Amino acid sequence: MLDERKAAILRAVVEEYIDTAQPVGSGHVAKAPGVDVSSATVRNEMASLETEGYLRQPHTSAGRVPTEKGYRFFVDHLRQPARLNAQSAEEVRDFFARAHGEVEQMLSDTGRLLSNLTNLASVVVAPAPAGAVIRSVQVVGLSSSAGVVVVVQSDGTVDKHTLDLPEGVSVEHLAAASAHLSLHLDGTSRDMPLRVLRTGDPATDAVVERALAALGSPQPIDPEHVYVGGTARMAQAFDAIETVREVLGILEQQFVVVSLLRDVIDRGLYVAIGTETGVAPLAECALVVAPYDVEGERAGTIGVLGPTRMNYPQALAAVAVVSRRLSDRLVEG
Amino acid sequence: MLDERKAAILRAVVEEYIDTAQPVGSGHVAKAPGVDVSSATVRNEMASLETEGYLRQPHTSAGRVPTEKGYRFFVDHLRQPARLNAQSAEEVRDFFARAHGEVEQMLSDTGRLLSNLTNLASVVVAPAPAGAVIRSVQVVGLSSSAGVVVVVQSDGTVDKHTLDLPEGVSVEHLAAASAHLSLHLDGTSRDMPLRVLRTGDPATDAVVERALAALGSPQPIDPEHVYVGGTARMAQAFDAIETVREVLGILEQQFVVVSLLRDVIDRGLYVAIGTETGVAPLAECALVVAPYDVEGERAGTIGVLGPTRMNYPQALAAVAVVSRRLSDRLVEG
DNA sequence: CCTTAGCACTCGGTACACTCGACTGCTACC
DNA sequence: GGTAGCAGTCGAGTGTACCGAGTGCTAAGG
Repeated sequence: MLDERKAAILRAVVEEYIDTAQPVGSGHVAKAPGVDVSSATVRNEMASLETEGYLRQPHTSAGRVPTEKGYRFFVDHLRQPARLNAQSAEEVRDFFARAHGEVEQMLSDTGRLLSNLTNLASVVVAPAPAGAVIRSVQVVGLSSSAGVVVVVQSDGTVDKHTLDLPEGVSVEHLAAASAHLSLHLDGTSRDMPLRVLRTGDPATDAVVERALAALGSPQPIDPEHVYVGGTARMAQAFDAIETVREVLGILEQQFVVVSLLRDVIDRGLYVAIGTETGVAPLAECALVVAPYDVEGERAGTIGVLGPTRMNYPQALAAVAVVSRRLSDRLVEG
Repeated sequence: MLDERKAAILRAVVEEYIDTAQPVGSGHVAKAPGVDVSSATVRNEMASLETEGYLRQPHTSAGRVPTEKGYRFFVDHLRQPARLNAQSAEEVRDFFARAHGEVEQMLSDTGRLLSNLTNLASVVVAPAPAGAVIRSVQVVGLSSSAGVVVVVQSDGTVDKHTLDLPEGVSVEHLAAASAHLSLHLDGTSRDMPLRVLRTGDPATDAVVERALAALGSPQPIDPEHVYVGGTARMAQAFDAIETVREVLGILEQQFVVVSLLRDVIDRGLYVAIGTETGVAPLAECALVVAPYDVEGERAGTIGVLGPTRMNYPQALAAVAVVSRRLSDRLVEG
């Protein structure tokens, strides 16, 4: 554990480095509020912080830069629990006052909001359908041979799958199949294999069978939706183009993003710094995430992604506030 | 119009510049196949090409670089209509052999395919719902006070909107409302304001009314889906981080992307170079786009976006082939 | 004993001079 | 008209000197 003075010095280094992106020297730290000792003393302490692994020197005769461990200490020992500034708070209030429409649209807009607030890339994972239960199944014909089966689930999501229709089905057969499927699948979960008794009418049964096949088959990848935004803003924060490229590559792999955010869902507000993310190309990045609730249940995750020298207090405040407001908003439905 | 020799020289310059990203000098051009004159003659011709606006010199004593006009001439006078190389052709064949599932999924995957083939960013605009016609409307209750109205359209797309249900509606009322809406809206277009006669039953009418309100209201932005991919690959092609940032910014504005690609829908395979795109931040970019058909109708657009010094023959071939195969694929449904 | 002032030292970044090489434009010759 | 050759231009790369920010250490002071 660090004593109060070392902590203050470390804090000053992190804050200045976040601000300037330049290695910070003892002189600047000595001038920082909360550090009331001379630069010489600061130098001694910084040397000590370096051997303890909180700071690092890019080269002799340069200032110090925080290490992962340094950032970690910084976020773990923030003084106040992080508040949004007035203007941002206003923006959030505005957003949720005007927010309307479908959940999907809202999540996507929420990502935009987060990016605006933090100038970082935003990531929003839509609620997993787990727990949702079928409310209605309907088979609709589009042409003589093609149709769609539409499933409405209790959480308001709608799932659709195309299917080939048997030769010469009538509208009545489709209606009968829809009614039959709705009746027998109501209340069951999509996670389970779906099975239904026969109706007795062969033409209707043919439709039912094909509808079930269409519903059953395609679950190869997690169909969870991920909304990524603000990549342009993020690109600004890095100066090495190579880094930008790598991060974009990661963000394009939905699978990686989902598993990254999903691990964290029951940790509450959480920060992953550099290698803590477990993804090598994100070594120079940090991730601030928080779950949001739907109807009181942990549902999805929102977060921001940026360089390790991001403005943590701001990012934490933004993510925390937005996830809370989003949860409130989604409870009313 | 350029004579044959100038055209050959211009072609050589463009090809080498695309390859090396370095200004190309008369010596290299003289060595190029198809140019059988000395470097001195090339120099004379290049000077002439410069005054005519096809080439430009970054500074005295440097090689030449193509201007927009130069690229334009190059793509307008490609020798053969551009063929994919064997490996890429294989990849495309593979993709469409394995392609399956919903249209949305397929469009998104198609973007990935285009990026793989060209190493550029891909843009796919989903079919506009124009022309699609309502096939089925269904109101489903989720809780005592909330529900969704689901619209299935003739092109297989499904639209959903949440609504508040009046107090104390029964399942029967919902079913009656669904049947009534389906019956009276079948065949009408979503572009029109939707109106329906009363059923006579007040409870059912209340549901019908709310469903119509839910369907009518939210069309603030074009709900056309845009799939953007391969941004990481694109980032590699530019060396100025500022450019990457600007292009990412554009790609994040769905509205801009859609209007960019939509203008072009009835032009067939098309290339927009630099300022031809009409979007200032894309001055250093070029766009290769082609429409694709669904059921023989121009529906959406696919394209790739990259630096003006992209590999045009490759990009044209990829976009052309993929749009054709995609059209074929979507005709069967 | 901890803090601090002072000093010698290190080293990255900038400025400058210089060279090298890849070009060009021009001229004279075939 | 095409070409060889030459003088000239200018960016990129290199070596040197210098400046300044910053360090570590030491010795003096509270």
